[in-house]
Amino acid sequence: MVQKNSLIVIGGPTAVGKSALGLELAQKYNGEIVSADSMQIYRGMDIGTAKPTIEERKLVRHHLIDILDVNDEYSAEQYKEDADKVIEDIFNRGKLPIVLGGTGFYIKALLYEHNFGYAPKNQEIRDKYKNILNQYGKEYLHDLLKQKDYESALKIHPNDTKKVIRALEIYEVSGLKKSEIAQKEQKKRYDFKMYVLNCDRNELYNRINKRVDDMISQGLIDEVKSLIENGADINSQAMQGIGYKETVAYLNNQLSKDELIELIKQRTRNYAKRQITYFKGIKDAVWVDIHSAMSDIVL
RNA sequence: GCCUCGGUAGCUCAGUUGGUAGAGCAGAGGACUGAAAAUCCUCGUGUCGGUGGUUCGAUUCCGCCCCGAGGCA
Repeated sequence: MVQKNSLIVIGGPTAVGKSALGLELAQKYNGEIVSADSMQIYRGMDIGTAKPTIEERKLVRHHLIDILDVNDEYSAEQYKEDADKVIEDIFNRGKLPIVLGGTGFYIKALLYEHNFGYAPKNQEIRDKYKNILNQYGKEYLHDLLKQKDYESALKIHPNDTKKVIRALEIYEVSGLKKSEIAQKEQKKRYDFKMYVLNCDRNELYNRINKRVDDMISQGLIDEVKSLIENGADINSQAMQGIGYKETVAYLNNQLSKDELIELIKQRTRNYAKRQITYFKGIKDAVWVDIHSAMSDIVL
């Protein structure tokens, strides 16, 4: 039996069957779901994110779904803060919080100390370095980081300009080096039990392929159309989600429908693999096969 | 039936003025500390369609055959 104030955390690649399992667990153990999904958090993005249905959400209370407008920005840090509040509330009502989702970074940010706080995002600084990047190139940008934070520069590949810029931003915003403020030991912020759901790779890919076919027949294309009609910015964070940016390309006649479907399947498979790699890095997690999860997870 | 162009990695193709070959994609592995469904790194031997010939040596040149696309009858 888990202690009071202890969390259950469920991770795993897309389409492996996390949601269904979460529903079962929540009903069995008097729990509520705290979503850890960077896309289900947006309103209006339902089909493409395989969001739990209204019926499912009536059955079990879900949190951190539909809390943002498509054009809103969000971050791991904000997720941590929002999830903290929700979890406290669930504890106060005597229920079990089940953190469930595929966004490993959010889960990690919630579970372990990170010191994000020293350097909030600063768009001006990002733009400045983006301009430098465009004018002088990746190597130059990376050299800048070498001068300011040599340790971080060694760790970040020059091609990964997004991370190079973030490290530069941290230095400029806080005057501190990313390599110095980063927690070396992963200190837990909660008492928790974490499980990563997985299954045979071929089976996972078959599930993904089928899910994408289902999304198309459920009206993904219309969903994207209506998001755009309602003012969604194509360049927003949310619209970079898999299935969304590709559908935008399709609506601009850059892809045939068959190509669209294949591309979404492809990208989703690639993504699932990245998720698996990420979860492997969370050392406290216990890996469980989806077919035996309900009996393997005993609280 | 004749002519032309193809047949090279799972896919799309490049290449070898004859010394057994390489890109993209796929796939696999990895990184990730306020964008994370994002961003980035590493990994390429395959009867070079088959078969005979020329040659020290053929995937590369020549003959024949098979398959595909197109053209002419």
